[in-house]
Amino acid sequence: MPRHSVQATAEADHSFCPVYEAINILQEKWTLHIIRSLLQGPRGFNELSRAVGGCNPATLAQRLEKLEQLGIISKTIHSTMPPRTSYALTQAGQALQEVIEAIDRWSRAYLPKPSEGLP
Amino acid sequence: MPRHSVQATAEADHSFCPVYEAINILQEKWTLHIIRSLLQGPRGFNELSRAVGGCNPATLAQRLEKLEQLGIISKTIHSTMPPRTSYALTQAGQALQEVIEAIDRWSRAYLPKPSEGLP
DNA sequence: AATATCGCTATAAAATATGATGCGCAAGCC
DNA sequence: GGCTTGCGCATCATATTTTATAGCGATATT
Repeated sequence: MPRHSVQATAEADHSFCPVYEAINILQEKWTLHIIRSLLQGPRGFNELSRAVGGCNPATLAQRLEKLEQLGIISKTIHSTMPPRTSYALTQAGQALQEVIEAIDRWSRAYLPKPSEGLP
Repeated sequence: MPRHSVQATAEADHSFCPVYEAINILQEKWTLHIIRSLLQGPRGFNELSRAVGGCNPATLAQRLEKLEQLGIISKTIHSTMPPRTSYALTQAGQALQEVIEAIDRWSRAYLPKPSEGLP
């Protein structure tokens, strides 16, 4: 039996497939950007917002909440009244670095550069 | 002809970052599912639709067109009038297997099981 | 001949993302 | 003291996506 081969039968066999689930999580808009930013260290809300570049607060808040529920990031409140928070990756979140790195390698190898790219 | 451009209207330094681009491509809904299905071999439109599970034809067609433009998949038309087509991964597409495998490993290691999962 | 399948497109509605604005409050500065 | 800035979001109206549903021409199956 191959140790890690991506396997799924052809016809809708999504009874429970971890990969399928994972893809559903990671494909949500901004999620991967958020994780990539947090791989460089914990950040506050607005800081994160600037780092991911262009995500509006509502969406960002929603993503962060969901990722927290999933145990991928953790939220730490440092002070209640001058609201100071920081978001960081949990162990599960850190593990996603492999995914980001795979994307990184792929992008450098196969992504058309803008200079010679599309019309 | 839908021309999709990523918004780089950020204060952040996303001048041109391949990873950022790649994430923007891969995070579109169904894209990773499509690629994962095609990793098992070429498929026709409806076949793919069933394999992906739940993507409607309009979205699927749009994704496929975009992925073709990006050089990730290739479309082969076998006969014009009883329309018979098949979609397959190009070399760039095949290379995404690494990404899928990374997601696969991560999901098995860190994804909460459904028995103890969501409300 | 009736029906099913194939690869898609058209249409409208539903879901989601977005931008703008604003809140309370601490800290910096003048 | 008064003024502004920045923080972490909530709210709301609007843009953008995604979805459901229906359907086409044409062969294949019953």
